[in-house]
Amino acid sequence: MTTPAPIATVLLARPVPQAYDYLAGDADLAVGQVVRAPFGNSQALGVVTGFRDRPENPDVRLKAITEALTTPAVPNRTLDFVRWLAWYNQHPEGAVLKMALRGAEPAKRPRKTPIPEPNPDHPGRTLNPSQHSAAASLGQALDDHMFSTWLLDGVTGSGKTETYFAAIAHLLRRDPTAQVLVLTPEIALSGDVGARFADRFAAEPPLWHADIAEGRRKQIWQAVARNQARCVIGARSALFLPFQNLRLIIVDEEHDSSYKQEEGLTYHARDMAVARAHIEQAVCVLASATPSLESQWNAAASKYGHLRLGERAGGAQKPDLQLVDMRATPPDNGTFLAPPLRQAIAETLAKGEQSLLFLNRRGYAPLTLCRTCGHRLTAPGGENYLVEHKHTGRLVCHLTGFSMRKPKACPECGEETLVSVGPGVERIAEEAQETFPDARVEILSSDLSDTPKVVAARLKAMEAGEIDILVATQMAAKGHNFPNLTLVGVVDADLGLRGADLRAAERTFQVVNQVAGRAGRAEKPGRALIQTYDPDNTTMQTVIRQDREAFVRAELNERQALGLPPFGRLVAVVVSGKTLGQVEAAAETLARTAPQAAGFDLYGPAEPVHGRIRGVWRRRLLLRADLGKDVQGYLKAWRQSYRLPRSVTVQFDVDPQSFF
DNA sequence: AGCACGCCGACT
DNA sequence: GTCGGCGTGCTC
Repeated sequence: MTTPAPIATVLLARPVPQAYDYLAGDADLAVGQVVRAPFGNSQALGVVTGFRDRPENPDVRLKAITEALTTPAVPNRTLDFVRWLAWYNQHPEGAVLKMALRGAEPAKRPRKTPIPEPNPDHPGRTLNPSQHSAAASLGQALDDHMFSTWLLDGVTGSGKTETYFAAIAHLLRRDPTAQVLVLTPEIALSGDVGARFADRFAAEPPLWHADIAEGRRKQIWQAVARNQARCVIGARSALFLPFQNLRLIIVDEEHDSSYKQEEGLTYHARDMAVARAHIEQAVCVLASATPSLESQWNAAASKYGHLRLGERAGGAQKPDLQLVDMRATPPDNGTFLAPPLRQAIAETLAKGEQSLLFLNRRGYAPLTLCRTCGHRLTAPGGENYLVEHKHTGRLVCHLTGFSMRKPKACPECGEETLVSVGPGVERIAEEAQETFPDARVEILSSDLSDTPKVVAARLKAMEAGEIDILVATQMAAKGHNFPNLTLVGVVDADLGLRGADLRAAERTFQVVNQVAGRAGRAEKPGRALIQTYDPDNTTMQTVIRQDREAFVRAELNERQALGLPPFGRLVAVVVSGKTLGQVEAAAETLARTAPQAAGFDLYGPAEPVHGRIRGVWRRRLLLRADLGKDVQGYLKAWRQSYRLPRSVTVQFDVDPQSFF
């Protein structure tokens, strides 16, 4: 292969808006070739995107490409995906390319052990009829070699993983070059799926996530690009890998909010997975026990195929769900567990069975205030409350990581009258231990002090029945199996319903539903008690009835009336900077310069919930668009119509998940 | 993103 | 008189 023209256009892995021309020199170049090139006074990694005979700009003296890396070229479709994602989410192409080139540099020393080949004929579990029929539909879709998206919808324990493993096995048998990507929400879970994969296919799959070792990262990247890795299991960043022949993408737990990258390079990995499948003409499977409203809507509208798996395996019964009316039966002063829940825990203990108390709040107390002067303890350079962690004796800012020793006296008035307000998991554990002194009480939360090892050990102890009462945050909602767990108490079901979050109802429904699904997964019937101050709330009622259809119907109706997703599109615009005046002025400029166009509405500027973090001020605007409008075109026009000082930054978050 | 250039405040 | 703040522009 020889270079077809003297000048190569190179897209650099830098957040610059355009590609640059370079002299190709003697290097053997092709489109997609990874190169190193001088840029300013440093060297940058990039990819050749094209060739030309004359430079685009005749006034600049071109530099020569430093070297072509001995790494496989980035496939065309991977580059198409990079460009598409950049356009859709309004990011510079180079910033997205940077993601795709993480691991592209050749390894210093090559690995001795290659990535093992999965064996599709290694015996798997026998599928039941509904699993079999779902797997057959996916097999047919894979054979068709066309883009399609499927919602694989089945309660916990219904065998979603086995079903998509069967589809993977089918593909691996059929096409000796086909590649598969399994996306999972987080490292902990990818480990779990990884172990099951290794079991099923008798080969340890490569795991890809944000903090794998450099050498391993390079090995996986090279292997994927050379089609020597047939299946990769990874977190959202695995979407950018240079697959040669990607035929199938599985998005496990597709409803999980961690698929949305909220900071910096924002994108929704679930939606980008569908887009990548489209570009690759591949099959995309979205798997969940509690699918997102968007996916349910797409399935109902026949944009996605809908595969439903039957009831839970093993014939375990659904838990008995009850609301605890906190107004009718309030807890004692200074406590948070109402009498009905206390009684249920006592009964469960008496039977030698396990209880899980769910509260999605880390630490001991979310707020510390002074009873004398009313001062609330906040992080420096911000106004968010410090969360008390009793076991370390510190006050912690969960947004910035700032922490300090809890003072004895109020820093404002000097009186020793600081009180802890509201519960976190530590406080609930304390109350449970005081109420049931003989019970073995443990906490499960994603605390900074809890290493993954500690968490894994605690999960194991729970599974082995060595814990009587587990107090847990959202972590417990993930797919763990506790055979002796028969009672779930949701300490504050209203937590997700407060505030201005439009997705609060959906999240509350899902979390309560999932946590309640933990109870009684074995042969023993389970029950769930849900504490609420608002028992008549529509969401609470649908949760109690476990009536997902009714919930979805009610929620979709509401969204349709407001033109919200999936009946409209949203873009959150966040302005941030070090001085409040500049940030407010910039937000006003943005609002003033937003193009007037039919089918677009702009709200704000508004002060977000966390208006100042680490000394940086923030303001928000929200753009709403009717379906079918050219949102990216609108944003492009908007961005060209204002000029802002570089002391403020503007971030566009297309399809935001949270609205504050 | 880096980095260089350029125009206004407190120092030897 | 200079050292240095960061606000702005450029990088093929």
